[in-house]
Amino acid sequence: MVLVSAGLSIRGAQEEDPPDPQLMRLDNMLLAEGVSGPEKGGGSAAAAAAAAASGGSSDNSIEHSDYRAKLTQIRQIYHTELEKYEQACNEFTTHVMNLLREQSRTRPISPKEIERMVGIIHRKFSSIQMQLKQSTCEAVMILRSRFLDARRKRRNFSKQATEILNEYFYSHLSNPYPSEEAKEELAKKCSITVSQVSNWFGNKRIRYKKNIGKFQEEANLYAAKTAVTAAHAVAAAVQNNQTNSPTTPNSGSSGSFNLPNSGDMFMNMQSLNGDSYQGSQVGANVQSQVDTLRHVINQTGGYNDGLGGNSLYSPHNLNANGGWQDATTPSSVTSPTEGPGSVHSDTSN
DNA sequence: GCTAATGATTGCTG
DNA sequence: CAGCAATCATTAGC
Repeated sequence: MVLVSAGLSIRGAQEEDPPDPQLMRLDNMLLAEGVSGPEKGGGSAAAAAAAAASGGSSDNSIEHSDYRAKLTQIRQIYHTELEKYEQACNEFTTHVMNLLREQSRTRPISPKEIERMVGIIHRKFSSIQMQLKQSTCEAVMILRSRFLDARRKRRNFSKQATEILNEYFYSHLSNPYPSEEAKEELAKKCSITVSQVSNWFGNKRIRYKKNIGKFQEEANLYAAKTAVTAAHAVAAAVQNNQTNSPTTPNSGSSGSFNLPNSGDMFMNMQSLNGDSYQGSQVGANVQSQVDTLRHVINQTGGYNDGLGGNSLYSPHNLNANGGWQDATTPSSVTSPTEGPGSVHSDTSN
């Protein structure tokens, strides 16, 4: 609109001077959305917002660029239309001026009259512009709500990501509250955002708690899985016969959550009790981990409140004897070694 | 098409 | 402000 008044050269006054709040709002919004801003960086602001809102996971960058493309499209339409209107306005104005000039030969025409005419034209065109802006805003809004409401286009996480998350969850069942660092680590590994990790854990905790039975199988599965990987790790260190038994709590995948002895591996613990280790050359640290585990197992409730220096865990709501889960469901908290009802499961390991 | 699973959002709480 | 609980909206399996 700056252009408009400038382009018209004639001070259109009337409508522009009292900055129409409605128009201002539209202008602000278009600016914020990057539609009417500086030529380049089409929709950078909005695009950034989109990126922030929906995380930069690889696959949704596709959607992201889709979003950007659509926004640029809107932007382009807006600009060409705007230009068209301005041009038309200018042309029409000069045309009228010429007419008036012609007429001024036959009859006297006061400058006031000219100004009035120009004013009328200008008003007409700026109302058209207003409409253009309004509909552009609407289009952007629709686009935004479509793309930014992640629920509309949610993708399931990759199998691998779910795997990683589940591994962490089940190997920290006694306190499935990853710290901020742990979340970041998980996020990186799964190529999702930290808040997605938080969401996932939030959902997981509550759904697990709600129907522990349903997750039993999964719990066993992941416990076994982590146990196996841990077993490999130990196998490398210790060349013992170890049939199938799970071993050191090397905390699932690659131990990047640096808390190797979190005593959370409830599943493994039981087999650990079967002392398949001689300690001897296992190395002090492994042995101590085993000890920790035993300790944990023997501990009353088993919801290892202690957990010794688990600095990575946010202590959150570990109540003394219970775990995070019995907050509302005293129900079947069963087995001391955590696996709610995992009693039968230990045989599988 | 129906339903379960699942990721995200909302409102509330401490 | 993190987490919980309820709920929504989409995806995936049948």
